[in-house]
Amino acid sequence: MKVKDIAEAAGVNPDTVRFYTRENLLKPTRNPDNNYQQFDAEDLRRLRFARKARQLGFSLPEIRQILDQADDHHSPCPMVRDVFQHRLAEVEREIRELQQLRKRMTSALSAWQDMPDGTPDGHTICRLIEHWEDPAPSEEASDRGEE
Amino acid sequence: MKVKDIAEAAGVNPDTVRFYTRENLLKPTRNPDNNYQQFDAEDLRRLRFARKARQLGFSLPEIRQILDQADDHHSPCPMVRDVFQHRLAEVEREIRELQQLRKRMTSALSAWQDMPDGTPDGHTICRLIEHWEDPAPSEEASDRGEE
DNA sequence: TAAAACCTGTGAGCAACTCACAGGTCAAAG
DNA sequence: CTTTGACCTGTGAGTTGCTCACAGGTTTTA
Repeated sequence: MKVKDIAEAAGVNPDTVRFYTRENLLKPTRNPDNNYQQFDAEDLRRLRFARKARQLGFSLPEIRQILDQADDHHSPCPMVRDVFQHRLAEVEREIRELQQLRKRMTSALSAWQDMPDGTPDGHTICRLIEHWEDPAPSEEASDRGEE
Repeated sequence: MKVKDIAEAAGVNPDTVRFYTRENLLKPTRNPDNNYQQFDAEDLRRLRFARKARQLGFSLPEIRQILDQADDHHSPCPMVRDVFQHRLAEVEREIRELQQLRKRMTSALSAWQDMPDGTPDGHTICRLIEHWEDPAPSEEASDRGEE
């Protein structure tokens, strides 16, 4: 299989295949005649695996680590379980934050229903946004030193 | 006010102030003696406005557009309302996607409870992730040409 | 008066691709 | 048999919104 073939088989952009190869997630052999990269079924498995892992929120370094461990015949699964748990917690945090944001947005929208547009007068840039109230910073975030 | 002063007043990193200045969101005057940037209350308003708008999901180009329109004494509010509506819809889409992701993650987790780790054997990289089922691609996304 | 803390502009780094470019290779059509 | 078009190669840059690093100038503090 050449780049385009494996890319189509996995449903990704050929440039993504090249990128993953550069990043050592895929290790194709070379055709000595023309220096083309040759991918086999194992590479396709790795590529599909990488894409699934990406969907789950694993980073490329994490995926490379899993793949490398698998190459060394170490089971990466305990690590996967661990990262996965963290990832799930983070997804839930993201959901909570977005829900808060949505709440603030909808209440701002309804408040804006009654406000005139108003031309900027040197004091007010846009009342719609200046009317916005800062959310109270969340404790989890500041606990972990985030901004 | 110098960079550090306005940064502290707005609760941002001084480098963010410099960055926004480079991006023409802030237009401080210069002290001719030492070439230092001088920010006034109006700049602080703009900076705070920009930060609020960022929290609402506006991009820097959008914010610059609003600010420039305000400079020209055009009311940016109708545009703000418009972008805001789009932004709200997008936030809601993100929430739906994350909720689907969480659902898939939790069901995968419970399925994994019963699975042994298993050492990679050349056919299986990590059963935990290979067991993962691809979600059906959402129609909205493919409708709009997203990936 | 010297060190510490600030200022300046510029350039690079982050994540995960995506695209562009210039040149080499190959399959089918004329 | 040659041309054309589609593919391949590696590399470098662009995306977003900062953040950090660097080298050198200025101001404040001890």
